[in-house]
Amino acid sequence: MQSGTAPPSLKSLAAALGLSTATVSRVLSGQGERYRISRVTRDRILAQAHGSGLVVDQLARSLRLRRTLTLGLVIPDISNPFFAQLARQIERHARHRGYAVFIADSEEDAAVEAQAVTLMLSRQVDGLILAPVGTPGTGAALHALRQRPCVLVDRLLPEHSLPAVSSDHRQGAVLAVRHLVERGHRRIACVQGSPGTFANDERIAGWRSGMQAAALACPDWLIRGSGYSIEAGVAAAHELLQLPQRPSAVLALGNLLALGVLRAVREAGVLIPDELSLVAFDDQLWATVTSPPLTIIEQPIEELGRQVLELLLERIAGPMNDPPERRILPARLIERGSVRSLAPIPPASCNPSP
Amino acid sequence: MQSGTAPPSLKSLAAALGLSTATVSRVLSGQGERYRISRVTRDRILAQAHGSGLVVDQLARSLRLRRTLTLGLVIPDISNPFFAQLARQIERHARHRGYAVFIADSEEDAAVEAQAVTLMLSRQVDGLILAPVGTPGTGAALHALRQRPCVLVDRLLPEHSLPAVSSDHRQGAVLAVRHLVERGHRRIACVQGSPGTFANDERIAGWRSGMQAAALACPDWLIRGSGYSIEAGVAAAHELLQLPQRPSAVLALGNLLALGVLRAVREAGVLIPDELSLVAFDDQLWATVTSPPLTIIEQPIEELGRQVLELLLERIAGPMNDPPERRILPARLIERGSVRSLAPIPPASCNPSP
DNA sequence: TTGTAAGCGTTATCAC
DNA sequence: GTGATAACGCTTACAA
Repeated sequence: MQSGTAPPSLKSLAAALGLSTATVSRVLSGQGERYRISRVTRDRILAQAHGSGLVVDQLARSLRLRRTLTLGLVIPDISNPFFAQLARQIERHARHRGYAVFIADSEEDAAVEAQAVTLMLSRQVDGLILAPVGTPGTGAALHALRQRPCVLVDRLLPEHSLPAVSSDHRQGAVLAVRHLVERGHRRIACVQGSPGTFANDERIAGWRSGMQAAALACPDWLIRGSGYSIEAGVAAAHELLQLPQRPSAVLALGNLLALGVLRAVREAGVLIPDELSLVAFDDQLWATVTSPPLTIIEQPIEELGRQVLELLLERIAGPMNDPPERRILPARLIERGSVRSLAPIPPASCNPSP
Repeated sequence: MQSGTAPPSLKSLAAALGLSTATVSRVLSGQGERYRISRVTRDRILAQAHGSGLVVDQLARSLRLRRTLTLGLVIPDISNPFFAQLARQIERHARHRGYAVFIADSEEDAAVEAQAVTLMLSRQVDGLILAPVGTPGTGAALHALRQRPCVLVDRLLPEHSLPAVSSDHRQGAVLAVRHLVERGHRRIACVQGSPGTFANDERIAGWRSGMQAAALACPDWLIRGSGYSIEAGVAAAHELLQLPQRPSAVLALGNLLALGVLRAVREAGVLIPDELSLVAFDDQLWATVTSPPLTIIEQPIEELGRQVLELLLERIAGPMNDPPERRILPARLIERGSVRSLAPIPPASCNPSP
């Protein structure tokens, strides 16, 4: 047995220095002052620790402390740019606070989601951030979610009453509709994502509300699509283009759906914005280089990330019992080139006064 | 003291059943057969476990087993679609094999990267997947990387001789140049990412090799840009457009750079492909809806993810000493609409036979 | 100012 | 077939 190559550990370090593990632990965990460890031993320990490249085992530490400094993040699709950007913000803030973060992709599948949550819970994460699949009746994760602090993001779960952060999907849709109405559009269609899902339904509600505010009809046949994929967007757009009463504008409720609409429109030889106007949810880097550049509803992703982490850390620190807080952040419209003005400024000049 | 609400644990379950923790552990870890636990106790334990929703504490388990079933993934920018898609694949495969994965965004910063690696190492990950920042001389993570299995992806570190998986950046660039040359282009410029970085330099090397194969000059002034951001792409493209000897084609070495080129070209009122041809690295969902759709070099992201995980699990299972394996996967060119043919098919029809 | 020892929740070794 | 019990590497009363 070669004893020279013991894996660096607090214990081995103590042995090498002829000190007790207690003393070493106290210094390494920054409690040297509190325990009045002498300057010299403190320095000896620190020097040796750096020299040997010692990294204290957080596993053992966590077991003892009942706290892992670890968070879990479960999102429906990492490769969706919206969620990718969100994940980036969350991880960055978490790292700055000393937390490591587990990530999982639920693939928009409630079973996978439940499995991922369990996996993280078993690793004793201190808290969980969840952008739930959220198809109704998906309470599989329910039992688990009560055990540890958990904050929802983007999509709320009406049934669960958990704290949550999301952008104001409804107001965003209202903004879009108003923008279109002001430019003379009357028949405004929706290409939706997953019906039954919080964000989607809120956006639909916003569309309804915006239409009604303009005294416009909002029949169900103006709503098409199901699922947040490009293909779904293509299909929905094709349906809309073939309508006898073709809409003059389309509101796409997701960035992938917008891509689908663009693709369908190109296939059909329809021109944007000349023959069809388009407003889409979620700003993307590519939204300025499509032709035309897309007018979009932007969600404050950075702020969403910041606040959801803040809220989670609050829940971890404080009591979990207080009424679940919900933070709704405003969306805003960014005007680019995909909307045509049908009714130009009231043609006063063409209307000779009597 | 209320003893009724003990947190569900292997121990509490054993107590409730009047069994020893040993027995319960054996059953719960699937070793019931091996230890010849009787059918009845086995069933009793399983039933109780499911009933109480017990999730065994992987923390304690890992401490004992010296194995966490946890991996670490460090990438330079989660919101870059290439890395987002890669992360998705890796996480998915890891999950299927029972591994949880830590993610971190190194922000293209070697110090952040080192910090993230340490964070994960301290959590005793079984292995690490790293897309290193890779600016030369970035050996900060070095000491750590020898301690645990680690596989590089996308960018190799010549200095470190670690196992790695990446696409064939060089061959991809050769493909692009050949495609352009075949269509009559002679002055082909490069908009590069971070010089000194593996992927970037390989692509530049491929460009050189392709140019030389066609007996074309490849002066340094045809290479512009530094950094993988859109802004860098815009700046580089502007420089190229103002050149007295303006190139007829541009090779963008990253998807964000391609966006930058598109933006710059639009600002300058230059038409693609009529006045400038463009080939870009990395396929993206939006690459078909730009105008024109982009001709691109596609990396096999799914396969990269699959193989890097496979390689890592091999290293975890087997000995770490064998020579570090490197897998280089071929890239391919997808032709769309951003390249113009300068030399049309030999005009035989206009060339009346004698 | 430092050491001793119990314990975090699990698994493996040895008994019976 | 099952149960004691000693680790795993760390923290923290309690002693000294």
